[in-house]
Amino acid sequence: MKYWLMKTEPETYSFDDLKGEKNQSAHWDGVRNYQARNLMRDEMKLGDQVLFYHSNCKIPGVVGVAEVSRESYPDFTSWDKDSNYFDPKSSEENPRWFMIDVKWKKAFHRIVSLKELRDVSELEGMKLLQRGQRLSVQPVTEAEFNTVCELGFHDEK
DNA sequence: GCCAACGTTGGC
DNA sequence: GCCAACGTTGGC
Repeated sequence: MKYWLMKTEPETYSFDDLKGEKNQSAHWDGVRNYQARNLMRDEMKLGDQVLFYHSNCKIPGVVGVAEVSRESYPDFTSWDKDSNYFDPKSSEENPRWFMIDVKWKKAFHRIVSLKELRDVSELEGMKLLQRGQRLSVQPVTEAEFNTVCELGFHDEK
């Protein structure tokens, strides 16, 4: 099993939004970055665990755990002319973009903020914390995943 | 809202 | 294939 971190802007789509979906599961459309696409298309497998990260908000940080509930398939918003994510170079015959489904699993007891993550020495190597790191889908190690979860399920800071 | 750090695009 | 210009991300 592999471990991932996925970013989203809560004003656009939040962890609670995911929880409110039918089956608490949703397709992760709109990723238009080749590195992130390749990870989703080639690496993310059913049951992989996902740290759910809220970005571009008051307190950026990890808010809970989700898991991969469907493996890679074409992102159909890429050939929908009315979609914000429309890409004229993508078609049904030759899709350029791919997505997966994620399923809500468990909310942390408290948000584990970016600020707090930076203070944990075990997490120094975490991709999220590297300078200039902007990938919206990124791998995390099992140790990093477990460390973040321990923080999130621990009521006190 | 600012802006640093990226990724992408397109002329050459 | 280089690289300047432009667009985007995302913390602050």
